[in-house]
Amino acid sequence: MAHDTTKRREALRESLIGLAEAQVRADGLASLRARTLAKEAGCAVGAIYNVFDDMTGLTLAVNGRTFGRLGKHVSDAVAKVADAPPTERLVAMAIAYLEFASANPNLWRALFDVEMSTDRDVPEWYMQELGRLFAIIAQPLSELHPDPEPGEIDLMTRALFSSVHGIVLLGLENRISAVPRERMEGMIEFLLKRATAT
Amino acid sequence: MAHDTTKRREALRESLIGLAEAQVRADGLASLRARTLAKEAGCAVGAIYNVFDDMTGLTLAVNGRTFGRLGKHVSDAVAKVADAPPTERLVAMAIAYLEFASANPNLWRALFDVEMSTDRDVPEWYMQELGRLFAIIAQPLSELHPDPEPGEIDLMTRALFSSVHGIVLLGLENRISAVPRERMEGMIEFLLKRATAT
DNA sequence: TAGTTCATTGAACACTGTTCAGGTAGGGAT
DNA sequence: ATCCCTACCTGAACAGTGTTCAATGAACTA
Repeated sequence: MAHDTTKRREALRESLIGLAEAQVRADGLASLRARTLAKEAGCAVGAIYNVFDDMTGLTLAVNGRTFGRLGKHVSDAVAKVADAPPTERLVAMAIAYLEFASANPNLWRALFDVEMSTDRDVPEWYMQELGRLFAIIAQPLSELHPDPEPGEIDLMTRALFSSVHGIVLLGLENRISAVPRERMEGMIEFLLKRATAT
Repeated sequence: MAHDTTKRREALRESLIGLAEAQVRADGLASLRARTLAKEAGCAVGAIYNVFDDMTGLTLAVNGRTFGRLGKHVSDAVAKVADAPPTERLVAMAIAYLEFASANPNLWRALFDVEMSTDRDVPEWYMQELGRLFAIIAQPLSELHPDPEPGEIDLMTRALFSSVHGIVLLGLENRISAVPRERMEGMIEFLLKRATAT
């Protein structure tokens, strides 16, 4: 029956995503193997391709989950200080971003390491999720600048997100120069307070 | 003769680096193939391994050249405005960094995409070159803060470099959201002026 | 029960980076 | 001139990878 097949496939799909996620979390995106995954899931290698276009498709599915959790983590953090001044809310968000990346380094890196260079389009949920994240950041900025020039808020949003991302990225890259956690928080606070000072 | 062999190897080494660099520049690090490279160099695949430990070693050699050119580009840029105020010099450096990354996206990305996770140590020249870059950045910052607390200059240096790096990284990542060049310069100027305002 | 449809399988394919037994070339001794 | 010996270079072979598709088998229909 068609419906039964659909359900079984959906179950396999979820199973594969979960197993792949565990693998990426433990040993990084580069350690993901089609054969190993199939063995763990108790299916044939070919079955993966009945459910995903290719391994990149599977990786995108894992990233979808990660992105969701990241968004929730940041949202929750800012919700806890909803009544604080805008700058403090920005700092809370950035620290939450650092926390998530630090707690899930391999999953977080996979968000950016997946290769989408070839024909494949960026998934729609990717842009949506990113838009949601940017909207959260833009809110405090709008409060700080009630009468912005056109595009100013968007520019600041991107600039601040990119900056915090850069600090987290190079900070966690221990091969270049391991930076202690509290110093990273210090950098982020310093930067955001300066950048948003009136 | 031993000397002759050494010279031939050195020539092959240089040739391989040059060819690999051209390949990375044109199509990115991921497009580098041992067999293709050997064919282009007119040698056997095994010959590559007489000269480099492995393909990562070759990539590191390419990155060494790139890093050198990047450093020179940034140094030259700041030298041209040596008499300008510290903040302007910082902006000039950051814009130069953006220029280089924008003009050599694939070579620039290769600097960070090479996988060094496994045993291999970070080459000594890597840390040296990075230290040199940081020193150039630290100079204007020291002028802005004549009496810094211990480690303050270092913290700011890392924070500002990481921030600019993040802006350039995500800005050039057109798959996420292509940002026009002049807006990226705007972001960098905005950020550095705010961060270094007295 | 026989026939038809269609999802699943896993061996085979094309492609990696890397190795190492063997052929080759060149200098020195007899 | 001949032989040897050393050291270098070669490229077929190896151990992997992601991906495909003819063949299997199960399930549903008449």
